[in-house]
Amino acid sequence: MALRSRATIADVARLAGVSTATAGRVLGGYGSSREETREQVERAARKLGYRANALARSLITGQTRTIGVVAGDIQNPFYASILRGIADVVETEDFGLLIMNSDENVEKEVRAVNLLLEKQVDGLIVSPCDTRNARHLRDLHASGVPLVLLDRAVAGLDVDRIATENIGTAERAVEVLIRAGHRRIGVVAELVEEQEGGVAGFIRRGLAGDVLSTDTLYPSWQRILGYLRAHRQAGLPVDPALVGRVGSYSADGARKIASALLDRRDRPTALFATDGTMSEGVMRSIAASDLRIPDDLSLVCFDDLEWMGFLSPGITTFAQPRLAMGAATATMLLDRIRGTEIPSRAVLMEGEFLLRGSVSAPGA
Amino acid sequence: MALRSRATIADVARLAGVSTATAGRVLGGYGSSREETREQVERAARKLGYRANALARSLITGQTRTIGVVAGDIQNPFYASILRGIADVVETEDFGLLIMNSDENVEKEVRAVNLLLEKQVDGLIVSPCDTRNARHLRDLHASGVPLVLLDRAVAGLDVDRIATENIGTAERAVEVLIRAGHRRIGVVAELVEEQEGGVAGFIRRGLAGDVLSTDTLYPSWQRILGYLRAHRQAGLPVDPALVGRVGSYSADGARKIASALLDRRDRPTALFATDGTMSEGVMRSIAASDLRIPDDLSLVCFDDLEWMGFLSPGITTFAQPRLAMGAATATMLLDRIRGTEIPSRAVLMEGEFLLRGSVSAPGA
DNA sequence: CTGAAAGCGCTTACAG
DNA sequence: CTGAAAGCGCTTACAG
Repeated sequence: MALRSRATIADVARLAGVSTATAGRVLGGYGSSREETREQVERAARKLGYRANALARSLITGQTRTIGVVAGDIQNPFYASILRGIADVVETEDFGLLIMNSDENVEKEVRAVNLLLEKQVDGLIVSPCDTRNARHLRDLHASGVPLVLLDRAVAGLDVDRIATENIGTAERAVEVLIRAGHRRIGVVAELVEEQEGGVAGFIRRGLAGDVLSTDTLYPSWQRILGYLRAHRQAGLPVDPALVGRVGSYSADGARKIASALLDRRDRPTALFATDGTMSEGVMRSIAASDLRIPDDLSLVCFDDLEWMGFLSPGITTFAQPRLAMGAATATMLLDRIRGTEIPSRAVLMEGEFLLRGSVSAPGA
Repeated sequence: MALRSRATIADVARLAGVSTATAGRVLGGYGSSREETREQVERAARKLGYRANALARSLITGQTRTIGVVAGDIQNPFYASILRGIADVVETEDFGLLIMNSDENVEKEVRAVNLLLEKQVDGLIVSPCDTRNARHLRDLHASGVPLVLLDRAVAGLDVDRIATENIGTAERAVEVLIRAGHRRIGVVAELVEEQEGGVAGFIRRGLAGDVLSTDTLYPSWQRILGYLRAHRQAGLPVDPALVGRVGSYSADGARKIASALLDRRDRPTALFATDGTMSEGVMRSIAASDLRIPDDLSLVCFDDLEWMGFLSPGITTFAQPRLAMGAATATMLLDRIRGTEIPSRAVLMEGEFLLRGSVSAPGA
C-alpha cells in the first residue's frame, strides 16, 4: 500500500540510470531522446507509479492549463448548460476547469477572481455582476490576463465577450404577442441595476430612442428595450405599470410580481418573462391562479427550459443556445491564451424561436 | 499598464529592505514579525501589486487547497445542485473547485481523475460510473488520497460515501401507489449495469430476498428493489413486463420506454419514474399521449425538479436533499483532508415525501 | 542525444 | 524577530 508521497522525476531517473533532465524529457514529452533511453525511463516510471506534478511544471512554464470561471450560480440551468459547453471544449484540450459562484454579488466576484488568479489560471471567464463597478476586471485585463465576458459587458472594458442578442430577440418575442392581437402586454424582468429615473424614466428614454451605450446594459434592461421597440414599431402605447421589476434573480420574486400584475383589474392579456428564472416564477403564479394558458393569458418566455416543452400547452419561447455559447466562450478564451492578438470580439447570438402553444388571440 | 509578469516575494522584499523569508512570513501569514516590519512589507506589496503564487506555495506545503469533482454531467440538475452544495462549503474554506464530467463513461472518468491528480488536488469527490470496474479508485484510495464517493458505491472500496437511501425511499414511493389502489404499476428506470439473469432474473432474486450486497448496486437497481419490496409487502404479484429498462441516462430513452408501457393493452394504471431524467422522459411521453394525470394515470417520481411543483396537477415525488448532499460530501472530504482517522462513513439520506396531485385511485 | 547547473516563487528549519 | 540557505519537483538553456 503505497504512501501518499509519490515518486518524483529524480526517483525515476535514478532507477533508470539517467539524469533528471533526460527523465524529464521523456516523461514530459519535450526535447528528444533515444528510443532505448525512452523505454528505460518509461519502464522505471511505470514501476514506481510515477505521476507528473503539474504544479512544478506550471511554476516553470508559466502555464497551468487551467481556466477559471466565475458564474452567477452554477445551479441555475442557464449557467449549468453554459458550463457544460465550456467543459466540453476545455476537456478536449486537457485543461482543468476551476468554477466559482458570485451570486451576483460584487464582493464575492472579487474574491473569486483573486482566488483563481492566485491559483495562476491561464485565463478567466466571468459573468460580471456589475456592468460599471468592475475595477478588478479592468485591472485584470490591463495586467494581460486573458479574459472573456459572459452574458454581460462592462462599461469601458474592451475584451472578448459573448452574449445573446437581447434587444432584437426580445423585440421579436413581444412582436409575437402583438401580432396575435395583444395590446396590454406585461413583463416580468429582473432589472437589478438602477437606471436613472427608474423604470418609468428608462421607458420614457427608451421610447424616445434616448438610451445610449445599450450594450453595457444588463440583459434584462436590454430585453425591456426590445419590448419598447416592438411597441413603438407597432404604434402601441406602453403602460409603465405593466413592466414588473423583480429587482433580484429570484423565481419567488418573479412569482410575486407576476401575481401583482395578474391581480390588476386591468390585467395584461399576455406576459413576457425575460429569462428562465422569471419564467419559473411566472409559471408558479399562473399555476396558483385560475387563469388558463393560452385562453385567459398568453405567455412568451426567454430561454428554453426542459419543462417548457412538455407542459400542455407547450410554452412558446426564444431559446438561447447555451451549450454553444459556452463552447464559443471557451474557444475564444483558449485563442487568447494561445496568444491571438486580434482585436477584441463581441459575439452576439440570436435566440431561436420555438413556437409552441402558449400564445393565442386575447379573449379567444 | 503592468505586464503579465507580476511582482514576486523577492521584489517585495527588496523594496521593503528585508529578506525574502521575512517578506514571506508577513505576506503568507505564518511565523511572526514585528508590527513595523509587517507594515513596511505590506506597503511594498501594495505598491507593487503583489499577489501570491499559490503554485509555489503548494509545491512546498504539499497542499493546493483545491478539490476535484468528477460528476456524470454538470448540466443535469441532480449534479448541478450537488455541485452547488459542494461549492458552498468549499468556498467558505477558501478552497478551489476543479470540476469534470464523466458522462458515465469509465475511460473519461479515469482521465478526469488522472488530470485532477496531476494538478495535485487535496482530495476527490467522484460519482463512479461503474460499481465494479474501478481499479483507478481503489488505487487512489490505497495511495492515501482523500476520496468521497457520491451517489454510488464501489464494490470492495471502503471509503466515505454519501447517497440517497434508495431502497427504502423507492419502497415508500411505490407504497403510495399501492395504497391508492394500484395493482399494475409500471417503472421507468435506467438500469445501466448488467445484472445476472437480466431484469427478469433480478426480479426473481429480489422477490426471493436473494439479492446480496445491495449497497454496491446502482441506484436505479436499488430503487427496483424498493419497488419489489413494496409489492411483496402488499402481497402483490410483480409483472416483469412492467419494469421498463432504459439502459442509459437518457430522457429520450425514458420517453420511449414509457410510451411502450403506456401503449400496452394491459397498460399500467400508475408509473414510477426512478429519477429526474426518467421523470422528464415520462412526462414527455404522457404529454404526447391522451392520458391525463391523475385521472387516467397516476405518477410518482424520484427527485424533485422545479417543474414538478407548478404543473397542474403537481407531481408527487420524493425529493433528494441535493444541496445538503453536496454540502455533506464536501464536509466529509475536508474532514479527511484535515486528517481525520475515523473509520469510513456511509451517509444515506432519506428522500422527502412531497405530496402533490399526481396520484389518485385507478380508474377514478 | 545527454547531463550538470540554474532557477520558477515560494516555505521551512536552523542560527543568531 | 530576522536572515542565509536549502529545497519543493519540475524545465530550460548551455555544453559536450
